[in-house]
Amino acid sequence: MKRTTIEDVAKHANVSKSTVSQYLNNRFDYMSSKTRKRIEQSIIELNYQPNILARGLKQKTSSTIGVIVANILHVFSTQVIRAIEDYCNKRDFHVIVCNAEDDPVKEKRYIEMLRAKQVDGIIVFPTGGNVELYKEIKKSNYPVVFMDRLLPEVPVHSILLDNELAAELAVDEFVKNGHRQIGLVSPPLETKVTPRLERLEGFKKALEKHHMEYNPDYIIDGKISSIKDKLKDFLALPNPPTAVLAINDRTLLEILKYAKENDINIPETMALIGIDDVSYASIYNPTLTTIEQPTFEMGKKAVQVLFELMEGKNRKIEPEVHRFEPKIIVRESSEERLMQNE
Amino acid sequence: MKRTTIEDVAKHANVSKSTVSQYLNNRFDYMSSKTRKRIEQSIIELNYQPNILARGLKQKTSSTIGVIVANILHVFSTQVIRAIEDYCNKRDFHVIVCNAEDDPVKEKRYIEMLRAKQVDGIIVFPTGGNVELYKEIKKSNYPVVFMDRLLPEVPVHSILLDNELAAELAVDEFVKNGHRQIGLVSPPLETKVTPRLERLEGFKKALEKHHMEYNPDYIIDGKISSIKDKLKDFLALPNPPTAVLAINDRTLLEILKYAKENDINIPETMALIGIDDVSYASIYNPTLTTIEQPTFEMGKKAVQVLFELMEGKNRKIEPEVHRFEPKIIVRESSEERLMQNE
DNA sequence: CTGAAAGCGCTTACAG
DNA sequence: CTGAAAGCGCTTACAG
Repeated sequence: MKRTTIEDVAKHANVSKSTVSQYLNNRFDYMSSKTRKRIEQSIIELNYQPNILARGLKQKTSSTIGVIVANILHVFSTQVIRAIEDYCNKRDFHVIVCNAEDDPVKEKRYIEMLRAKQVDGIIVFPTGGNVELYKEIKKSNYPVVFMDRLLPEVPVHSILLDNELAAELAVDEFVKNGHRQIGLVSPPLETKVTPRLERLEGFKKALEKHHMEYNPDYIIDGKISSIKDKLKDFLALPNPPTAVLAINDRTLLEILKYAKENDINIPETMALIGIDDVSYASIYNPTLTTIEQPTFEMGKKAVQVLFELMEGKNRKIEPEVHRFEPKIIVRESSEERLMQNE
Repeated sequence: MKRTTIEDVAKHANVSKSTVSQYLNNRFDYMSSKTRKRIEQSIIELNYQPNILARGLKQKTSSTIGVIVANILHVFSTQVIRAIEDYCNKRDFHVIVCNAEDDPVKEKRYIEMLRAKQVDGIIVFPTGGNVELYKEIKKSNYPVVFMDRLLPEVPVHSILLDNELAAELAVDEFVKNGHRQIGLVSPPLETKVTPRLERLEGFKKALEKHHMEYNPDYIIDGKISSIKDKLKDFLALPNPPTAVLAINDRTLLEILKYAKENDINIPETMALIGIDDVSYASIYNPTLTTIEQPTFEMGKKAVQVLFELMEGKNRKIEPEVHRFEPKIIVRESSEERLMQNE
């Protein structure tokens, strides 16, 4: 099945390839309406569709961008992808989605594949393992936007949550409700992933603001599979935390599993707030207080900035970190202590 | 920033473009190890990366496939995408992800864009609105695989859950636990989407198997936003259902919202099973009995079949419907009736 | 107003 | 064992 090409159309319409090309690119300035009609007709009759690859080869563009997410199974990634997709669709761009699984080797491969495929720009959740590569890319002026994470060594336009504020909102709410011993549960902190570090930092600052001491015993971090064990130790402390901040949806789920298995009362024994909105927040018993990220806005901003870079608009501008405000949705899991005594 | 091309490498290594191309395509049969080393060296020094678009133009392949999902926010879609991604990555293929939002117009645009971009094959969750288009595609022998949904008018290799079995498993479990009035909650049934129709069909057959009558009053279907209202009518029936099957994760969530807002006891007042595994199934109070789909296997099968089509292996074979078995995970929400009397 | 020619960066018979 | 030439399907000055 040979596909019909511009040449077929040209023959059919009795004009040259050039003229058909002019037509395709809407350069009607010097085209008689007769030829124009003939070409139009031929295209319909032959069901012609231009080969975008060939056009791209000549024009050095692929009308495609790449998105490399850390983990496509995270709801956050999905929502960001959707926002990017929407935006690109309106501009007749395509998006190639890559799932690096937080593996720098995969990340590198993807970047090379994407560039070999001449994508016009890349939005990436950087793993942190390819600093040199990103430095090169930046030097070559290739359009890149970072999502969710920073690489301190490589200043690039980045889209981030105001992570410190996210933690602060949670601590404020806990303090308001009478808590003085507040814990935090996180995936491994030594991986140096921006959101975790910044949320921890915001947590510390918020404690300070409320004149409370930071107690390392109240911090859990480790692989998801180890969290339940660590929670046990945590609650066996002589003076266990009465409130806990789950740094993301995955840790929140582990905490809830532990609570379920061990009949921990929420919020009586342990109040709870989770960063990331989860689908079940408003149906859980108790309903869950969460800190929401404006995921769609963040995704949209990322493509907007990328398109500006691709159009050469903001190349000169010093790369910025675009921060987005989280919002607390107060529900039952963070309710006031000792409610029953009121 | 001009990218380095095969010509640059050729000059640098003092050979012709042809020879470099031979090298790139691993045709070493007639190449002296000297030239081979020289080329190798030049490629490294110049940091050369072949332009895959140009290669594709010549070879008439793009090493890319397209995936058009009905809604990227569904967990099912995400997991399928991930499986496809994994598989493609191993074969140095890329995947362009498109989100049709169940809109036939968008779907059509995406298909045309993808073909214009010369993708080698497409996996699609068809909306049902582009029968003519798919007929044409099929006639042209272009590799396509349907996911999750069938188009009766267009036989194409399709990957589906055994939807009737999914409903049957749920009904069996309810019946085993003493229920005789079983309801079903679904998004709009008039949209003729395969999973809904087949699940309803399986539901009816299972009732029959157990010598129970099918009662249309026990069926809710409608827009997600209307489900809570309809549940109210439903439970106000003189003889309301004592057990309800949620046909997917979205309807399950609505049922749980309604139950929460109206203090409906699960499973005492209303037992519950949901098709689709949800993240919170094992932490909800009560834990939720669900019917799981083997999403990763299904995604993997879809790419495998697509690759076979692209390699021309199974073009002749009559298109098959590949069915996958769901699995019931029994938890608390479907527990036996009148437990408290035991 | 329209066409011939060159070129985008590759690959592939074919000649030598 | 290696190179010159043609061609993939477009676009774009440029000539007429």
